[in-house]
Amino acid sequence: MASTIIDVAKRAGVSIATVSGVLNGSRYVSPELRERVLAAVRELDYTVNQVARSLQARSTRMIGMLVPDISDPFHANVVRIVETALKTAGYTLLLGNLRDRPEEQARYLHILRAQQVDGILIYMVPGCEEELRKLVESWKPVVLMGRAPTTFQADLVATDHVTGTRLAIEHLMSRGHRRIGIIPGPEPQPFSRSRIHGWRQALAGSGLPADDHYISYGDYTIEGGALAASHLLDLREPPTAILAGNFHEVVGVLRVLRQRRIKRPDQVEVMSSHDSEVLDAFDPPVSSVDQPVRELGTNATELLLRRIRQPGRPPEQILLQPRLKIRSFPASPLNIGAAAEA
Amino acid sequence: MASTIIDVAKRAGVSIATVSGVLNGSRYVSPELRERVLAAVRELDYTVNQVARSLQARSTRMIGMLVPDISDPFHANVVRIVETALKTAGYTLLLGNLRDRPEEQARYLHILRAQQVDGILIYMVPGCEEELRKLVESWKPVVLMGRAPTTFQADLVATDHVTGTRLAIEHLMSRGHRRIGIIPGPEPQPFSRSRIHGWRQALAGSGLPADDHYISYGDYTIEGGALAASHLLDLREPPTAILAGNFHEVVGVLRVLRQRRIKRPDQVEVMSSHDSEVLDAFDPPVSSVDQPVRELGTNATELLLRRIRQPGRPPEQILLQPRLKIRSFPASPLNIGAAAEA
DNA sequence: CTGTTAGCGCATTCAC
DNA sequence: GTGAATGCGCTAACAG
Repeated sequence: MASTIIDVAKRAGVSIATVSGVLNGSRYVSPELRERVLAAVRELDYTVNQVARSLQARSTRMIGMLVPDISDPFHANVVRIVETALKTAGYTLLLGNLRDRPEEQARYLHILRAQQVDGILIYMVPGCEEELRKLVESWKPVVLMGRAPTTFQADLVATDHVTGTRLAIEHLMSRGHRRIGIIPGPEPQPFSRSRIHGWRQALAGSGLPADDHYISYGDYTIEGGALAASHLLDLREPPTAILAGNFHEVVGVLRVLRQRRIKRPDQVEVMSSHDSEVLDAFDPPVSSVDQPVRELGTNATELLLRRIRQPGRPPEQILLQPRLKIRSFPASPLNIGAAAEA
Repeated sequence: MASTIIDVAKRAGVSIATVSGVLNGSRYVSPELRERVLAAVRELDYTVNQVARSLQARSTRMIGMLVPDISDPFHANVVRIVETALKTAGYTLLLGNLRDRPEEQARYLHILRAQQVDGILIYMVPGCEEELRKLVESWKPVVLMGRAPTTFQADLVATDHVTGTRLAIEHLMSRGHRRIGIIPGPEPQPFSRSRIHGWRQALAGSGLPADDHYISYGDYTIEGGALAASHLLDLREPPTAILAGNFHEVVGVLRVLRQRRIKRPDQVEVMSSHDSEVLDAFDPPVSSVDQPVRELGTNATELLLRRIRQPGRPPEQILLQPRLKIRSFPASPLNIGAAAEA
């Protein structure tokens, strides 16, 4: 059994109030007593019981964070940033992996509530806003990341996916592509709509038709990306370029291209909606929409801490702008084929 | 303020003992009262306060997990597996990212102890075993992953890195390489020694000299991998093959090769100590030592749950065998150069 | 300056 | 079958 504050008090021959005072610096204690307390702490290898402290303080100093998929490097990086920012503020992170499942999201929100976390950062999975709305409306500090809810208002930090996608498609067009496929995300999701919207905008800007056949939904997994790519490639007039929804989907798309012995990037060029340093090392070159991961993480954390301090303030939405990361092609211009098609 | 069990009791016109009984199924309650309680719970949107429950139960149903780097896909995957396995057993995961820093490890172990987690899974960072040893010796359920401690005994699930490395080097030799560089991990670490040992074993088996110049330490980051590779390539007789310590280091090595316009894999072949599905999609082909991630995660979880149930049982060590994942080269045998060197 | 006491929300003895 | 009372370990208000 771990020793308690009472054990320390007994051993030091003082009251528990004195021990507590020393430990928290919340009360003046004479140097002599203070030393005796610290000695007892050391001898007993005492550590404060945060559970008891949390109960009495009505605050756990813990923040819950929910992400769709921790093995997606994009999410992993956001978590890493947030975790560091939170540490500075004296909070501990309780992480939940939603595995892209709405049920998991409901389950975790329930757990976080029961655990009495002081705040929640969530990269929403579409399909189950109800639980979350209840939480927000009951004054629980919640900051949404990436995806906006449709049924209520809340603090939000997101990337402008319309612009990001538009820029990507425009870039592909500037490289001569005219048939451009897109894997926006799962079907019924407003988030996917933004990307489709950006895709349409770009095409319209060049007077190209926006053929819905070139939209193939994915689920952010390698398999999903592969499947979506297969659909696109099976079209009568397959696209010469594909914009994948995240890094996993890029892997899936490239795998299919390899299996079909389609030359990359000559015959089909691939772009990614998430950047990764991996793309700097391997072939083929894959340009990307570079999400401002660091800003996402730090802004979300700051927003949350601010809301914890002032629960009444009006909700704030921060929209961050992504930038293209263009990866140039090998010295020998293999891309003549695509360019000639323009 | 969230409602408490007292609010529910008042509203249902019963005692708190009855409410508790209904909520936990720990006591017979007449159907009529039971229904009244459940109705009150619903109306108040009541959720049990886990903090209070944990205090009284002396158990939080939380497991702490510490990993060196959450953005390393290998660790991210282990976390994902563990998190799923733990959920089945009714535990929640408290995650800590050590960022490869011993100080962070000490800090987190302290936090986990204070938070009264029921158990700890840790992928140790070298350099600070003291804190951990104290925990293990004070009967706290701890399972170590990946890396074995030197100063004490504990439950452990690890991969056989000696064998893994030996197999990798042997594979490279079978492909004709005679000068094989290795990036084992940070310098003073026993973990790195295993890999160096495997490297030596393989070379000795073929009667090749083991020149220490071909050992270049890394720190598991992209930058570290790039730096280590630069050192190797600056040698008078640079290696024709390099085994990197994890996926990040592979990225760093390949980046350097690209910068130096060294042909991959013709002039220098790269292997990885961690597999990744990414390697199936990109060029150049990179064979790897495939760590049994799933087994690592599930075994560690089972070991921990068993220790929680029987704190007194003798420590158990599970050593898992990695397997090679060979990636074949493009149809046109570009690798003649390397093979000819044999 | 320091000790005593109440209560955070809950589960769990006891009595009835 | 159900209710009242105790204590988990801690902090903070109140005495002295």
